Amino acid sequence: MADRRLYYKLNQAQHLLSKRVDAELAGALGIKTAQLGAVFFLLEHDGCMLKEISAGLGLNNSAITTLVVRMEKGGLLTRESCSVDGRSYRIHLTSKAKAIGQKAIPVAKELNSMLSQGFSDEEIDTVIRFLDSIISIAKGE
Amino acid sequence: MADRRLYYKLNQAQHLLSKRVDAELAGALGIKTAQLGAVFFLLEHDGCMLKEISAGLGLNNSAITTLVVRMEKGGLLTRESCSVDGRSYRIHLTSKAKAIGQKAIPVAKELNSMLSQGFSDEEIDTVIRFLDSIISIAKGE
DNA sequence: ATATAATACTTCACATATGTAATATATGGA
DNA sequence: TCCATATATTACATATGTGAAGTATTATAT
Repeated sequence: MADRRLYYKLNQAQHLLSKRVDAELAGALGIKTAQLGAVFFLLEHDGCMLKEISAGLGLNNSAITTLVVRMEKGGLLTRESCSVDGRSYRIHLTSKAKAIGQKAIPVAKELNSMLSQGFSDEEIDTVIRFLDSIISIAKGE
Repeated sequence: MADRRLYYKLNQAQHLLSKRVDAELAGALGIKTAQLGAVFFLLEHDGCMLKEISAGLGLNNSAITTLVVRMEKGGLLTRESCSVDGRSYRIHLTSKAKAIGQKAIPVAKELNSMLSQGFSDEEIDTVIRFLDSIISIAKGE
């Protein structure tokens, strides 16, 4: 059996692709993959806490803290202390961020169909199943 | 057609997997994916220049500069000024790094076969072809 | 021979992650 | 009420990457 080097190629593909996509997103939307991921998540979870973002994006808490700080500086979100739980904050997207999110939807769709070029629907299903399998393996069997 | 979100899942899979693999590699080998990638490259390109490592790993020169500095500090490589070209250095792995590289080969093999679990050879071929396609798209069509 | 361009690498400011430790707040008993 | 514990967030050191700008060094084209 040929050496498949799945791990290497997965890393390589992700790294090279997001380098390129980030450059385009920065031009088109002003933010890149990491912050756009948070915007997409927050579009569906307005008013959530930091730990919910961590769980949703698969990042650890300290990563989210710094991400939120950068996004707050960038005028993409606000946070207000939670009146119920003094430990928490409630995160809300600004209208600027919501506009970016709306603008990004077709961009993402186009990107995904570009990546599918040259593959049948069944093949893409296989790829998706593979990625899902990796995600669940990585999350701990 | 269902929303495939290839880009999102590729990022997610890579991120979560390498987070977990890095933790295991750090314990088993003392280095993580990034430096191990450089070790593997250097096992086959002893005495190469920094720019060759950049090209081989798909990173830019400044990333390689700092990576090489960290690896030199970690006793994994040495660099000597090139007698022919005063701008260049020749990079050599230390015996410590070579030993790590040898030890890593079966680890990588096992990792890759673990990732293939649940998929036929044909399906893995499709996945590999997909990743290769992304890599070449990202490298600029 | 010398001005100019290309190359190889470094440095800087920053974005993005990790893990650990510290701090703040809540909550459920004694 | 007060403490132990759990939970939430922050702070810090570090690893890893980017792009832009800078510094030598080498190559090239008058």
